[in-house]
Amino acid sequence: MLIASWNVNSVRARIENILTYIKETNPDILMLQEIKTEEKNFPKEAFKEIGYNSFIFGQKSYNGVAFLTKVKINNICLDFIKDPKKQSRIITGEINLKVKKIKIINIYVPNGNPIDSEKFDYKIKWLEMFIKNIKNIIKKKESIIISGDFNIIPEEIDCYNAKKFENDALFKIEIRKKYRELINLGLNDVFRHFYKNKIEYTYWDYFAGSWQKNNGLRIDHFLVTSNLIENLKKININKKPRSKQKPSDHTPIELEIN
DNA sequence: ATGGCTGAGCTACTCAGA
Repeated sequence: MLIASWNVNSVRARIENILTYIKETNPDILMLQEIKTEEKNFPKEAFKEIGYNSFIFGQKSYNGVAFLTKVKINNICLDFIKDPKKQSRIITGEINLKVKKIKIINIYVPNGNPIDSEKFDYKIKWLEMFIKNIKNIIKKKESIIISGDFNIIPEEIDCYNAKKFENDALFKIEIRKKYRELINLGLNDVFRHFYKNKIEYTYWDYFAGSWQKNNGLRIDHFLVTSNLIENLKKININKKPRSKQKPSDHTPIELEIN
């Protein structure tokens, strides 16, 4: 099974790029972040035509997450955490992989900049609520796949210039500690599981040739519980969509799991 | 060292992104 995750920076502005990507890659499930639209304006029909059902947690202008899927997803849930700001940042469901039932969680973590603002406090709070709920379901020995735009640079090697990001909400030590907390609950960063020291990025900003200079960040991740390690086949950061015309600033990350 | 770009909503400009 191929599961992909992509922050598309508007599903409507990106529709052609997304359709091309799906046709080329043929994922079973594509998790989208930053769809920037309400469900009523989500291009469901375009995805239906190429064989995908949509499950959407939308919001006008900002945020918004969705699953596009060829396989059955059960128990879709839009309130995994109780967001004090009521922003659309998380959608969950359940899939069956052979004999295993797996909870799939698609997240768009708040950006949190600037760090001396209420936005940073919201990011911390959001992560705390998220971790608390993950902790509870891990206790029950469930199998979990979490993916999406974490807005967290885990380590120095995940950033083209760590010094520059010291006081940025993506790399601030308090935020990286939250990521460590998740890992310490028994979750595994799949990219690092396969590639211990590899430098690869999932995001390049739109400014001043960042893409051409490879000034990137690794902020989109797949985390899985340890009971799924034996099922992992492959992880790939697919840079092709970032190289196209009118790209998202993020590129998809793809997990193959059997 | 800073500002560079993009999208939504709306139609002038702000907010948000990271």
